[in-house]
Amino acid sequence: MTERPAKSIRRSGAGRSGADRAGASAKKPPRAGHRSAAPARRRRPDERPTQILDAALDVFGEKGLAAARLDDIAKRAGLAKGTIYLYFQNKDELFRAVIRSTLVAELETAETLVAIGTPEERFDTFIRGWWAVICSPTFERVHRLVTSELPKFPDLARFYGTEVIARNLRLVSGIVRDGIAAGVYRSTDPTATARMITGIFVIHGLWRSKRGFLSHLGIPSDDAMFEQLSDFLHAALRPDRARAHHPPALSASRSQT
Amino acid sequence: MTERPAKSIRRSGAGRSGADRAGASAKKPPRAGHRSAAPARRRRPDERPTQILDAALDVFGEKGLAAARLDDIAKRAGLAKGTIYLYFQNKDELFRAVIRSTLVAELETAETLVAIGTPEERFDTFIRGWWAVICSPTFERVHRLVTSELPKFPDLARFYGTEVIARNLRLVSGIVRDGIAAGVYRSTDPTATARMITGIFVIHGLWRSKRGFLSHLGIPSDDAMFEQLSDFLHAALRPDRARAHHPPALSASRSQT
DNA sequence: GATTAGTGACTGACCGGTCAGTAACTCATC
DNA sequence: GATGAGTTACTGACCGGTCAGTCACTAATC
Repeated sequence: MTERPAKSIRRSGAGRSGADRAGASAKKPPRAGHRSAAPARRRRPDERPTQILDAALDVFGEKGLAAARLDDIAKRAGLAKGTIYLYFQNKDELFRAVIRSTLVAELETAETLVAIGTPEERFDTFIRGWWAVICSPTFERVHRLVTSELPKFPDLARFYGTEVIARNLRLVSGIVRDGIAAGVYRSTDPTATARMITGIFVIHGLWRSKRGFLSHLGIPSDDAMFEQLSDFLHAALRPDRARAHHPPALSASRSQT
Repeated sequence: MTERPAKSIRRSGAGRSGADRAGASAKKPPRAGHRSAAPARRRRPDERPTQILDAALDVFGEKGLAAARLDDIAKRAGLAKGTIYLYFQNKDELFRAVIRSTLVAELETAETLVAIGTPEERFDTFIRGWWAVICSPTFERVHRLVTSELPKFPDLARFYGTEVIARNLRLVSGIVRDGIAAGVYRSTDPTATARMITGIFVIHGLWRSKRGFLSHLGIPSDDAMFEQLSDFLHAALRPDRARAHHPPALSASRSQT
């Protein structure tokens, strides 16, 4: 009936309830001895943020944004709910911080991949490194979170798209372009090809999950899957005719794992 | 403090609140004239289920399961909340019904693909048909819903995995196997190859979204993307050397769009 | 003693689910 | 063709459990 105010989380909102209750001070009697037997609390203000972020990633990952309770996150971090609010403005901001911090970690991993060498070596190093990222326990959780909360956090989605997906696209298309120029890869649109390569990695990362759609079918081992992936991509990239400018050294790098 | 009872939806629960309040009858006075000026309600019991399912898909698709309010779904369907409960047991069941009904529709579309012809013709018909499914407006929404609610609805996830993903895997691997036997495709593990092909389609379906990760980068047209996809897959499948058992007719079917 | 870190009971908005009540329709009877 | 009793479809106020966010207070540290 009455207009509902701006919303926050929950179904999608809970209104900043007591935000304006200001003079509530005298309402309740001071509760006596509210802490019974806590195990000698330590004060570690600089450890708190990561502590909270770790716990939050766990709980968000398990339940999703809406179903995750701040009480649970606090408990998992070994803190009280109020403490979270000393370090993060609200649940939304905490969620953003979780995603950002995780992605930064991933980006740093990815950063180690900027290899030098022939296009084929770089490609090989790249797919190997990225496969490792994708097999990491956080990847699936974060990706699912970002995907499912996408409508509610367009800024995060943009961030993820730009900093993770698009960054990879750029990197891969560069390698492919060089490979084409060197004649070791067939001539294609490097951007489109990068989309194929990136996409195929991401989807297999999602399908890896022990709890995913395909968990009741056989899940191939990560190594076997990588072998197949690598083979498929090399086949898709190899030049149209066997005799290219340079001898195709693909089979060597392909079988080396 | 007190034990929390079994939960339903919401964050993840709301308890069947009034389930046992039984004798509440006399509590409130019968509200007078509770309907002010409704536009002559019509009774169409057989239209209700689809009406509700349509509205529910919209709202779930926009907000996700937890954030979708039954009041919103009811309003969008032009009904009162209570009416939903005449046709569906609760929010969970409504969600299940939405996913099932959508997937059934998708499966029927996919059904039309069981083509006959050479492996290459079948492959071509298949990817073209499936691309159409993937470009349909519901695909992304349903996929996102299933993905994000996966931990809460393992049965649905299984259903989706078996009936949509695995079904496709089987279909594709069959085609690939035949193609290998006929010598038009290079020799690979058909199952793994089917995973690659299926996966690459799914991921591009997800990346198509106007509101997705990549929406701020250029989104290629569906036709252009399909062209690239098709080219990439044909390249990955073509035999290792140009002269195979049969002449590779791939380029013909590839350029026909 | 002053300052800063941390706590958790409490508040209030929220929304799934219920059900007494009302409107629309049906059909037997006049 | 009208009356009204019976049936079914639908409504929406209400209930009660839930949890984000607050703040008066306590504990550690300076």
